[in-house]
Amino acid sequence: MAKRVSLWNAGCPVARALDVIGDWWSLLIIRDAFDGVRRFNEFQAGLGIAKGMLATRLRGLVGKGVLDTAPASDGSAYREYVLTEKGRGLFLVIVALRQWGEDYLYRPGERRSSLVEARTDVPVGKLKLRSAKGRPLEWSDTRVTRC
Amino acid sequence: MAKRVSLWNAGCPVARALDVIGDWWSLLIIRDAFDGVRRFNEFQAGLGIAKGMLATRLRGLVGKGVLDTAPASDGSAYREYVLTEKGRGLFLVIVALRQWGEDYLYRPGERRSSLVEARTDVPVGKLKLRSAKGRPLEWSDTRVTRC
DNA sequence: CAGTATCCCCCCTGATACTG
DNA sequence: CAGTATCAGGGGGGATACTG
Repeated sequence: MAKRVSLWNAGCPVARALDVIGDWWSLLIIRDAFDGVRRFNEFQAGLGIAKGMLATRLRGLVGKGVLDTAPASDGSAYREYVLTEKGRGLFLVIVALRQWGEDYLYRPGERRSSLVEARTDVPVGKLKLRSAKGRPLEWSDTRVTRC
Repeated sequence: MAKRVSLWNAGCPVARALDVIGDWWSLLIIRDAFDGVRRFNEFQAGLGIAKGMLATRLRGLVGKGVLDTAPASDGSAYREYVLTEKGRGLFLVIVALRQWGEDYLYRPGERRSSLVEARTDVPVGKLKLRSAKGRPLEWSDTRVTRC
């Protein structure tokens, strides 16, 4: 979001990514978009966000190329908000957040949604970092180059 | 961060994760921690964050079990902030953000840091979602179960 | 339904000064 | 160096009313 201080010019892709979707609501809106939400009121009801804030956030995400507007699929006069390819690129960010939440933020037995293969309803596997050649990598096997 | 409205009780691990690290500064602090930053002033100088905010954020992250304090490794009287196992679990979130930033937020030729294998300096591979059996999965192959 | 327009409060955030 | 304290501002964010 346009904060007072923008990290856009940093040479760090993490900072630049957070500059775009690092505010409180954006990732939740995007999560809902991945779950099939398309209409203003659906977002509003699902998130409990104020309408004004939602309008601002949707406008911002469209402006940043994460969402796009499309004519309503049901023929009504209103537009819908759909993920662009850039927006769909955030899928793994959402998945990573989800898997971290599942691993560290729930106690056994607590009800929660889960990400499954659509055809079989089998939970998806855990994300894993690998080398360019496919060997599993831990954090300690990596470093960040100075830019 | 503790906002007015907490999503903690949602049955969605994504929402619960964002409730913990979804504010502007936390992920940047955590990114720096992954890059080896441990001291108050290092964080402060590197992030350009106000000291008061930094103190609040560090306290919050320690309280949430993402960071822990440890005696200074150089023998000085001050403590250091280090990632807990829970905090280290956020590695893939940072990596996912980084890879998205690299893919969609930089033009060819722009300087940026990059994540490489420490031993060889070869860039790591791209994260990929796979089924429980290891088959590559796209977003469209998945769905989120109602909780 | 899909927003826009206002009002208002509080907290984030920055700046500065102070302490061990 | 590693914070705490205090002050001041600006905008994030909620609530409500209004419009096409």
